[in-house]
Amino acid sequence: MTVAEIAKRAGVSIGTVDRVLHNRGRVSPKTRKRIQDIVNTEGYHPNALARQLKRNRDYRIGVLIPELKKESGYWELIYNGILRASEELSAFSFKIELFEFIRPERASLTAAFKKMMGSGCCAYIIAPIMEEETRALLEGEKSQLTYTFIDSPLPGTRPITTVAQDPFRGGYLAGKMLELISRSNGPYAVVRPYTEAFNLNERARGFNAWFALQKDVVLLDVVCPERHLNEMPALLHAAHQKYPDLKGIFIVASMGHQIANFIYEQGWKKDISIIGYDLVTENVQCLKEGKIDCLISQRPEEQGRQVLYQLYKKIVLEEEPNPQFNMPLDIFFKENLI
Amino acid sequence: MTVAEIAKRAGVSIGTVDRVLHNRGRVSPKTRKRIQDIVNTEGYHPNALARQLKRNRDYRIGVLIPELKKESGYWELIYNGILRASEELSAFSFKIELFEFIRPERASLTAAFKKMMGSGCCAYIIAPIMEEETRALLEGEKSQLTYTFIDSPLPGTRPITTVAQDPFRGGYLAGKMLELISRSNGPYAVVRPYTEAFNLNERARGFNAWFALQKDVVLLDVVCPERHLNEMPALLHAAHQKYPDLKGIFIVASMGHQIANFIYEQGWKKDISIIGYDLVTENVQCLKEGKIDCLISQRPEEQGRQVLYQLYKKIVLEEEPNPQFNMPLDIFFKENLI
DNA sequence: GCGTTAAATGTTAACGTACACGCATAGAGA
DNA sequence: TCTCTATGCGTGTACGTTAACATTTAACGC
Repeated sequence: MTVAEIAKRAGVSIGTVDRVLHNRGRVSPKTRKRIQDIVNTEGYHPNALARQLKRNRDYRIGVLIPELKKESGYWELIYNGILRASEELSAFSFKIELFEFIRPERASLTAAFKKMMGSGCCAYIIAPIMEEETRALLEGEKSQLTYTFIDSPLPGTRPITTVAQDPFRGGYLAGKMLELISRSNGPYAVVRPYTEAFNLNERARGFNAWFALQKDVVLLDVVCPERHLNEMPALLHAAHQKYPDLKGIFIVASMGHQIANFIYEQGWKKDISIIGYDLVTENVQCLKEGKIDCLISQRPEEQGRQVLYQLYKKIVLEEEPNPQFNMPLDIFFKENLI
Repeated sequence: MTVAEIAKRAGVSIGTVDRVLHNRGRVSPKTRKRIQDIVNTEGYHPNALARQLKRNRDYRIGVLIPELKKESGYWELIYNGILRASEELSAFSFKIELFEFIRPERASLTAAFKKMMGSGCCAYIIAPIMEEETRALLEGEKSQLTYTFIDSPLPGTRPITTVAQDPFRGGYLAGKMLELISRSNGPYAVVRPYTEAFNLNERARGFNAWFALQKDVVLLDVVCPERHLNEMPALLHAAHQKYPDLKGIFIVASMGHQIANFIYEQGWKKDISIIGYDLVTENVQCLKEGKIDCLISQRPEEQGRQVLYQLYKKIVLEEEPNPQFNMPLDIFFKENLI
């Protein structure tokens, strides 16, 4: 069904059909109904090609995520996925504009957000990892925004779609895997670099939940606030002193390679199994070298691809996007590295 | 750069530019060179939207795979991925035409292939699981075919792209996982339903390779030709009689659930770890119920998506597609089921 | 009955590409 | 000098949508 075909059937010109479809201009009630009926029974899906060709416009998409180079390059993986998707959809000319902020600095997030709002993009992809601040910023905008979330959800907001992984299940799975790999029942340590991050806390919670099902497993919580990561060696030393028979470590964030290298340098690796998160390059390297035993991944590139495709669906096709995507929990050993 | 822009710069009409770009009609050598030079320095990428709009044609893609309902629905997962991708690219109207054949019947494959050749599709997606026959059929075609392989490669042919998983590594990984899960060192059994399938034999080979690295692991090969799957219970009984302390079973194909249910019904499950292949619904069910401990998957939907996207790249964008895609080996436990 | 006005509807030119058609011009042959 | 043909090139239309612009129609007051 094309506009011309509808026009022919209704006995009017395409101009009138256009007015009905786009609800602009004046059309007599009976003509409107006649056209509406045809559309309702026959169905009309505008030709995305012709529309895009005529509109002749770029779709500028703002991406608000932490610095690409930080967190071992995790955000770069996500960003690459978005770029890749924009190439796949190159015909529709999506232009990706990056707005980085320094985690966990409020002022930085606010500045990047404001800058992004001033950019006049038609839609936004946001990593709402600083929950309160992001919520406040979104609520502060009076205009109706088109935005999506990536990496984490943010309850109480109205995104077009959310693409993320269940962090609790991730931690739970890590518990199971660590138990399998270490062939023991503890003691284990959970290493948490960011204390405020929802995802990371949930992973730790899931990990504990797994071992809560087992009997008498000793778990040690090693927390280091984000500004003082240099204290980590001391904390690990303390942990090792307290539990010389430590059997495993779960690092909830992508910086597992730092811990793994430290453990290896101390000569503790042969007794300690290590499980980390995300296939960032340094983690992959450690996995290859046997310094890390297992990694859990959340398909960051696929997250990026999916979120942009949903925006395409909403903006170009004007279809309702799927409100939520749960990314699978991928398990990687040396043997199944890509 | 548009055709019109090139024309303006060259001081000719778009018709002449068109003749140069498409190498049709007659153009004077110096005019041709003038236009060529502009194209070479400025670069010209035809607008995919306008081209498609003008061409106004469907791209009919023939898909040659085994029956969707057989092999526990594995091929349906692949097919769904292809369909999904064709929806994502709906603007370019790919029409998928399915040609099923009965594995491993030669006559059936030949008939389906011939029928597909007669369909006049512009490109083909082929699962070359019956190697010799598929190769012979492809070589028998005199016309230049545009085809891709999915699920397996086929050496000595010229596909646009091949999307598959390394089956040897899959089996190797299965070995590692079975050892981890069973917390023992055998005896283990490998169950192989199809004796002729390359992928399945490779998986078994990889599995053996893993245990070749360990000491004194007893491996039992349980092979059942495809026409006599009903003999499987007897074979399993024999295996269990020979090795009453059997610790694990690796089923190289998607029918693991059949073995798993049998083992469960015999009351042997508590001593035997089971690892299978592919997230077909019955396997997923068994995994949930604990009748299967672990599944390896090859992202069939993603394979379908990827192969169609490469065809889009080739046919619509006229870019060179990536000749090969290795799908990751995904590991699934009950805890990370989607 | 005629002019005026607003409401209702029609027309047309893009967007960039593809391709059929046809018009100039030059050189050859009568 | 006058056709005739081959060569080189320009023009026009279509694909389906959008949106500005133009035209028709009906209603009303004088």
